[in-house]
Amino acid sequence: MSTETGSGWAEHARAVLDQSGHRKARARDALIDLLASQPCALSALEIEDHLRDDGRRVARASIYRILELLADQGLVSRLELGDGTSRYELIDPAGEHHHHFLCDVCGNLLPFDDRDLERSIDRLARRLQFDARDHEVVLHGSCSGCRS
Amino acid sequence: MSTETGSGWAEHARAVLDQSGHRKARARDALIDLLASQPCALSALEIEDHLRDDGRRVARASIYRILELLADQGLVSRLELGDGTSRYELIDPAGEHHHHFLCDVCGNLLPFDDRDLERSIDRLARRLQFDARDHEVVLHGSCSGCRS
DNA sequence: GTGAATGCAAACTCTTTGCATGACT
DNA sequence: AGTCATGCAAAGAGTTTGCATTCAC
Repeated sequence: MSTETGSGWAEHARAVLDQSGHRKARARDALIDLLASQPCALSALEIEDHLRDDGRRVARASIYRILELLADQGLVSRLELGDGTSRYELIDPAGEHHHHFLCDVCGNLLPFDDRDLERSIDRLARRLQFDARDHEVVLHGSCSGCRS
Repeated sequence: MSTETGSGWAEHARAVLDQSGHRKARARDALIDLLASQPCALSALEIEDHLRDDGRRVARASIYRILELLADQGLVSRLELGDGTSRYELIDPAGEHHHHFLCDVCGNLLPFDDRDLERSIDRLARRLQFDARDHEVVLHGSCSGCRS
Protein backbone atom coordinates (compact mmCIF):
# COMPACT_ATOMS: atom_id res chain seq x y z
CA MET A 1 0.00 0.00 0.00
CA SER A 2 2.70 2.45 0.90
CA THR A 3 4.44 1.62 -2.36
CA GLU A 4 1.32 2.37 -4.34
CA THR A 5 0.75 5.58 -2.45
CA GLY A 6 4.38 6.50 -3.00
CA SER A 7 4.51 5.90 -6.72
CA GLY A 8 1.21 7.69 -7.20
CA TRP A 9 2.67 10.52 -5.24
CA ALA A 10 5.82 10.70 -7.37
CA GLU A 11 3.75 11.22 -10.52
CA HIS A 12 1.59 13.72 -8.71
CA ALA A 13 4.62 15.62 -7.43
CA ARG A 14 6.20 15.83 -10.88
CA ALA A 15 2.92 17.03 -12.36
CA VAL A 16 2.57 19.75 -9.71
CA LEU A 17 6.13 20.94 -10.25
CA ASP A 18 5.72 20.86 -14.00
CA GLN A 19 2.53 22.91 -13.83
CA SER A 20 4.18 25.49 -11.63
CA GLY A 21 6.88 26.00 -14.24
CA HIS A 22 9.77 24.02 -12.85
CA ARG A 23 12.25 22.35 -15.17
CA LYS A 24 13.26 18.74 -15.24
CA ALA A 25 15.96 18.35 -12.63
CA ARG A 26 18.19 15.45 -11.74
CA ALA A 27 18.57 16.09 -7.99
CA ARG A 28 14.88 16.76 -7.52
CA ASP A 29 13.95 13.56 -9.31
CA ALA A 30 16.26 11.63 -7.04
CA LEU A 31 14.60 13.10 -3.95
CA ILE A 32 11.11 12.47 -5.25
CA ASP A 33 11.91 8.85 -6.01
CA LEU A 34 13.46 8.36 -2.61
CA LEU A 35 10.61 9.97 -0.68
CA ALA A 36 8.10 7.94 -2.68
CA SER A 37 9.79 4.73 -1.57
CA GLN A 38 9.77 5.50 2.16
CA PRO A 39 7.21 4.24 4.65
CA CYS A 40 7.93 7.02 7.13
CA ALA A 41 9.66 10.35 7.61
CA LEU A 42 13.39 10.88 7.01
CA SER A 43 15.74 13.63 8.11
CA ALA A 44 17.67 15.65 5.54
CA LEU A 45 20.86 13.89 6.56
CA GLU A 46 19.25 10.46 6.26
CA ILE A 47 18.09 11.47 2.81
CA GLU A 48 21.63 12.46 1.91
CA ASP A 49 22.91 9.06 3.06
CA HIS A 50 20.28 7.09 1.19
CA LEU A 51 20.92 8.99 -2.01
CA ARG A 52 24.66 8.50 -1.73
CA ASP A 53 24.16 4.79 -1.10
CA ASP A 54 21.97 4.64 -4.20
CA GLY A 55 24.70 6.30 -6.25
CA ARG A 56 22.54 9.39 -6.72
CA ARG A 57 24.62 11.83 -4.72
CA VAL A 58 23.02 15.24 -4.13
CA ALA A 59 24.64 18.15 -2.33
CA ARG A 60 23.33 18.84 1.14
CA ALA A 61 22.34 22.41 0.31
CA SER A 62 20.35 21.16 -2.65
CA ILE A 63 18.55 18.65 -0.47
CA TYR A 64 17.41 21.40 1.86
CA ARG A 65 16.42 23.64 -1.02
CA ILE A 66 14.47 20.91 -2.75
CA LEU A 67 12.71 19.91 0.47
CA GLU A 68 11.74 23.53 1.01
CA LEU A 69 10.35 23.70 -2.51
CA LEU A 70 8.38 20.50 -2.06
CA ALA A 71 7.02 21.75 1.25
CA ASP A 72 6.00 25.08 -0.30
CA GLN A 73 4.13 23.18 -2.99
CA GLY A 74 2.32 21.16 -0.36
CA LEU A 75 3.99 17.95 -1.50
CA VAL A 76 5.90 17.09 1.64
CA SER A 77 5.42 17.93 5.28
CA ARG A 78 8.15 18.82 7.69
CA LEU A 79 8.00 17.32 11.16
CA GLU A 80 9.92 17.85 14.34
CA LEU A 81 9.51 14.90 16.62
CA GLY A 82 11.67 15.94 19.52
CA ASP A 83 15.22 14.88 18.72
CA GLY A 84 16.43 18.17 17.34
CA THR A 85 16.14 17.48 13.63
CA SER A 86 13.49 18.01 11.02
CA ARG A 87 12.06 15.07 9.15
CA TYR A 88 10.23 15.05 5.88
CA GLU A 89 7.61 12.80 4.39
CA LEU A 90 5.32 12.90 1.42
CA ILE A 91 1.80 14.26 1.69
CA ASP A 92 -0.72 11.88 0.16
CA PRO A 93 -2.86 13.88 -2.28
CA ALA A 94 -5.85 11.80 -1.14
CA GLY A 95 -5.43 13.09 2.40
CA GLU A 96 -4.32 9.87 4.04
CA HIS A 97 -1.82 10.49 6.76
CA HIS A 98 -0.35 8.92 9.85
CA HIS A 99 1.26 10.04 13.07
CA HIS A 100 4.41 8.96 14.86
CA PHE A 101 5.67 7.03 17.79
CA LEU A 102 9.28 7.78 18.68
CA CYS A 103 11.16 5.34 20.89
CA ASP A 104 13.16 7.47 23.29
CA VAL A 105 15.57 4.60 23.91
CA CYS A 106 16.66 3.52 20.43
CA GLY A 107 15.34 6.41 18.34
CA ASN A 108 13.20 4.11 16.25
CA LEU A 109 10.35 5.87 14.48
CA LEU A 110 7.07 4.07 13.91
CA PRO A 111 4.02 5.32 12.05
CA PHE A 112 0.49 4.65 13.19
CA ASP A 113 -2.97 5.89 12.39
CA ASP A 114 -6.18 6.05 14.34
CA ARG A 115 -9.60 7.11 13.08
CA ASP A 116 -10.85 7.97 16.52
CA LEU A 117 -7.94 10.31 17.12
CA GLU A 118 -8.54 12.05 13.81
CA ARG A 119 -12.17 12.58 14.67
CA SER A 120 -11.22 14.13 18.00
CA ILE A 121 -8.81 16.49 16.32
CA ASP A 122 -11.35 17.48 13.68
CA ARG A 123 -13.92 18.27 16.35
CA LEU A 124 -11.35 20.19 18.34
CA ALA A 125 -10.23 22.24 15.36
CA ARG A 126 -13.84 23.18 14.69
CA ARG A 127 -14.34 24.18 18.31
CA LEU A 128 -11.31 26.47 18.50
CA GLN A 129 -11.25 30.03 17.27
CA PHE A 130 -8.33 29.54 14.91
CA ASP A 131 -7.96 27.99 11.52
CA ALA A 132 -6.09 24.70 11.94
CA ARG A 133 -4.77 23.50 8.59
CA ASP A 134 -2.54 20.77 9.84
CA HIS A 135 -1.79 18.79 12.95
CA GLU A 136 0.81 16.46 14.33
CA VAL A 137 0.64 13.89 17.09
CA VAL A 138 3.78 12.37 18.58
CA LEU A 139 3.85 9.60 21.16
CA HIS A 140 7.00 9.06 23.17
CA GLY A 141 7.96 5.97 25.11
CA SER A 142 9.79 2.72 24.62
CA CYS A 143 9.13 0.34 21.76
CA SER A 144 8.63 -3.39 22.12
CA GLY A 145 12.33 -4.09 21.69
CA CYS A 146 13.41 -1.54 24.30
CA ARG A 147 10.96 -2.20 27.08
CA SER A 148 12.72 -2.09 30.43
CA MET B 1 -5.10 29.16 37.90
CA SER B 2 -1.87 29.00 35.99
CA THR B 3 -0.27 31.11 38.70
CA GLU B 4 -1.40 28.68 41.36
CA THR B 5 -0.19 25.73 39.36
CA GLY B 6 3.09 27.53 38.79
CA SER B 7 3.82 28.43 42.40
CA GLY B 8 2.85 24.97 43.56
CA TRP B 9 5.18 23.61 40.96
CA ALA B 10 8.09 25.79 42.11
CA GLU B 11 7.86 24.36 45.63
CA HIS B 12 7.51 20.88 44.22
CA ALA B 13 10.51 21.35 41.96
CA ARG B 14 12.71 22.61 44.78
CA ALA B 15 11.64 19.68 46.95
CA VAL B 16 12.45 17.17 44.23
CA LEU B 17 15.86 18.68 43.62
CA ASP B 18 16.58 18.86 47.32
CA GLN B 19 15.67 15.20 47.79
CA SER B 20 17.90 14.15 44.93
CA GLY B 21 20.83 15.83 46.65
CA HIS B 22 21.16 19.07 44.73
CA ARG B 23 22.43 22.19 46.45
CA LYS B 24 20.79 25.56 46.61
CA ALA B 25 21.70 27.35 43.44
CA ARG B 26 21.09 30.88 42.29
CA ALA B 27 20.73 30.26 38.54
CA ARG B 28 18.47 27.27 39.05
CA ASP B 29 16.20 29.24 41.36
CA ALA B 30 15.91 31.97 38.78
CA LEU B 31 14.85 29.45 36.12
CA ILE B 32 12.37 27.76 38.40
CA ASP B 33 10.73 31.05 39.32
CA LEU B 34 10.56 32.07 35.69
CA LEU B 35 9.08 28.79 34.47
CA ALA B 36 6.57 28.85 37.30
CA SER B 37 5.29 32.23 36.11
CA GLN B 38 4.76 31.25 32.48
CA PRO B 39 1.44 30.22 30.95
CA CYS B 40 3.09 28.38 28.07
CA ALA B 41 6.37 27.00 26.77
CA LEU B 42 9.47 29.14 26.25
CA SER B 43 12.62 28.53 24.24
CA ALA B 44 16.02 28.58 25.94
CA LEU B 45 16.79 31.89 24.26
CA GLU B 46 13.50 33.41 25.38
CA ILE B 47 14.32 32.24 28.89
CA GLU B 48 17.69 33.95 28.65
CA ASP B 49 16.02 37.19 27.55
CA HIS B 50 13.40 37.12 30.30
CA LEU B 51 16.02 36.47 32.96
CA ARG B 52 18.21 39.29 31.69
CA ASP B 53 15.23 41.65 31.65
CA ASP B 54 14.48 40.65 35.24
CA GLY B 55 18.06 41.42 36.20
CA ARG B 56 18.74 37.74 36.94
CA ARG B 57 21.22 37.09 34.18
CA VAL B 58 22.19 33.43 33.69
CA ALA B 59 24.73 32.15 31.20
CA ARG B 60 23.30 30.39 28.20
CA ALA B 61 25.20 27.18 28.85
CA SER B 62 23.81 27.11 32.37
CA ILE B 63 20.30 27.58 31.07
CA TYR B 64 20.67 24.52 28.86
CA ARG B 65 22.24 22.50 31.65
CA ILE B 66 19.56 23.44 34.14
CA LEU B 67 16.79 22.68 31.67
CA GLU B 68 18.34 19.29 31.02
CA LEU B 69 18.46 18.60 34.75
CA LEU B 70 14.84 19.65 35.22
CA ALA B 71 13.80 17.47 32.30
CA ASP B 72 15.72 14.48 33.69
CA GLN B 73 13.91 14.94 36.99
CA GLY B 74 10.57 14.97 35.23
CA LEU B 75 9.95 18.58 36.21
CA VAL B 76 9.83 20.15 32.77
CA SER B 77 9.03 18.82 29.33
CA ARG B 78 10.87 19.71 26.18
CA LEU B 79 8.80 20.35 23.10
CA GLU B 80 9.59 20.87 19.46
CA LEU B 81 6.74 22.55 17.73
CA GLY B 82 8.13 22.88 14.24
CA ASP B 83 10.11 26.11 14.14
CA GLY B 84 13.51 24.60 14.73
CA THR B 85 13.90 25.33 18.41
CA SER B 86 13.11 23.47 21.60
CA ARG B 87 10.69 24.90 24.11
CA TYR B 88 10.32 24.05 27.73
CA GLU B 89 7.43 24.16 30.15
CA LEU B 90 6.73 22.88 33.61
CA ILE B 91 5.09 19.53 34.18
CA ASP B 92 2.20 19.79 36.61
CA PRO B 93 2.68 17.14 39.31
CA ALA B 94 -1.09 16.60 39.30
CA GLY B 95 -0.91 15.54 35.66
CA GLU B 96 -2.73 18.49 34.13
CA HIS B 97 -1.34 19.40 30.75
CA HIS B 98 -2.23 21.22 27.58
CA HIS B 99 -1.25 21.08 23.94
CA HIS B 100 -0.25 23.77 21.48
CA PHE B 101 -1.45 25.72 18.54
CA LEU B 102 1.32 27.44 16.60
CA CYS B 103 0.43 30.26 14.23
CA ASP B 104 2.57 29.72 11.14
CA VAL B 105 2.18 33.38 10.18
CA CYS B 106 3.19 35.28 13.32
CA GLY B 107 4.74 32.51 15.38
CA ASN B 108 2.31 33.03 18.22
CA LEU B 109 1.96 30.03 20.51
CA LEU B 110 -1.37 29.27 22.16
CA PRO B 111 -2.15 26.53 24.66
CA PHE B 112 -5.38 24.57 24.62
CA ASP B 113 -6.74 21.46 26.22
CA ASP B 114 -9.42 19.01 25.23
CA ARG B 115 -10.78 16.11 27.27
CA ASP B 116 -12.05 14.29 24.24
CA LEU B 117 -8.62 14.39 22.61
CA GLU B 118 -6.98 13.05 25.76
CA ARG B 119 -9.42 10.17 25.87
CA SER B 120 -8.67 9.30 22.26
CA ILE B 121 -4.95 9.30 22.95
CA ASP B 122 -5.37 7.16 26.06
CA ARG B 123 -7.38 4.59 24.14
CA LEU B 124 -4.86 4.66 21.32
CA ALA B 125 -1.90 4.16 23.65
CA ARG B 126 -3.61 1.16 25.17
CA ARG B 127 -4.33 -0.31 21.76
CA LEU B 128 -0.76 -0.05 20.49
CA GLN B 129 1.98 -2.53 21.22
CA PHE B 130 4.37 0.01 22.71
CA ASP B 131 4.55 1.78 26.02
CA ALA B 132 3.58 5.42 25.46
CA ARG B 133 4.63 7.52 28.42
CA ASP B 134 4.05 10.91 26.91
CA HIS B 135 2.40 12.55 23.97
CA GLU B 136 2.32 15.84 22.19
CA VAL B 137 -0.25 17.36 19.87
CA VAL B 138 0.53 20.40 17.74
CA LEU B 139 -1.96 22.22 15.56
CA HIS B 140 -0.66 24.49 12.80
CA GLY B 141 -2.57 27.20 11.02
CA SER B 142 -3.31 30.90 11.32
CA CYS B 143 -4.53 32.54 14.49
CA SER B 144 -7.46 34.96 14.67
CA GLY B 145 -5.18 37.96 14.12
CA CYS B 146 -3.49 36.47 11.06
CA ARG B 147 -6.41 35.04 9.16
CA SER B 148 -6.05 35.73 5.43
C1' DG C 1 21.66 32.30 -24.84
C1' DT C 2 18.95 32.83 -20.73
C1' DG C 3 17.49 31.60 -16.45
C1' DA C 4 16.68 27.70 -13.37
C1' DA C 5 19.02 24.02 -10.75
C1' DT C 6 23.04 22.40 -8.49
C1' DG C 7 27.46 22.10 -5.95
C1' DC C 8 30.71 23.87 -2.88
C1' DA C 9 32.09 26.52 0.86
C1' DA C 10 31.19 29.77 4.20
C1' DA C 11 28.01 31.69 7.43
C1' DC C 12 24.45 31.30 10.86
C1' DT C 13 21.64 29.53 14.75
C1' DC C 14 20.83 26.60 18.38
C1' DT C 15 22.93 23.50 21.53
C1' DT C 16 26.65 21.05 23.95
C1' DT C 17 31.21 20.51 26.04
C1' DG C 18 35.77 21.74 28.43
C1' DC C 19 37.79 24.01 31.70
C1' DA C 20 38.54 27.52 35.14
C1' DT C 21 36.18 30.15 38.77
C1' DG C 22 32.92 30.67 42.38
C1' DA C 23 29.41 29.02 45.79
C1' DC C 24 27.18 25.77 49.01
C1' DT C 25 27.67 22.37 52.88
C1' DA D 1 38.15 21.31 51.98
C1' DG D 2 35.60 19.12 48.82
C1' DT D 3 32.46 19.06 45.37
C1' DC D 4 28.54 20.88 42.96
C1' DA D 5 27.06 24.91 40.20
C1' DT D 6 28.14 28.60 37.06
C1' DG D 7 30.33 31.43 33.43
C1' DC D 8 32.94 31.90 29.44
C1' DA D 9 34.65 30.47 25.25
C1' DA D 10 35.14 27.11 21.89
C1' DA D 11 33.35 23.23 19.49
C1' DG D 12 29.38 20.60 17.21
C1' DA D 13 25.34 19.69 14.65
C1' DG D 14 21.82 21.03 11.60
C1' DT D 15 20.43 24.41 8.41
C1' DT D 16 20.76 28.43 5.31
C1' DT D 17 22.98 31.60 2.05
C1' DG D 18 26.28 33.46 -1.67
C1' DC D 19 28.25 32.68 -5.67
C1' DA D 20 30.17 30.24 -9.55
C1' DT D 21 29.09 26.41 -12.65
C1' DT D 22 26.09 23.32 -15.13
C1' DC D 23 21.98 22.05 -17.30
C1' DA D 24 17.20 22.46 -19.33
C1' DC D 25 14.57 24.90 -22.49
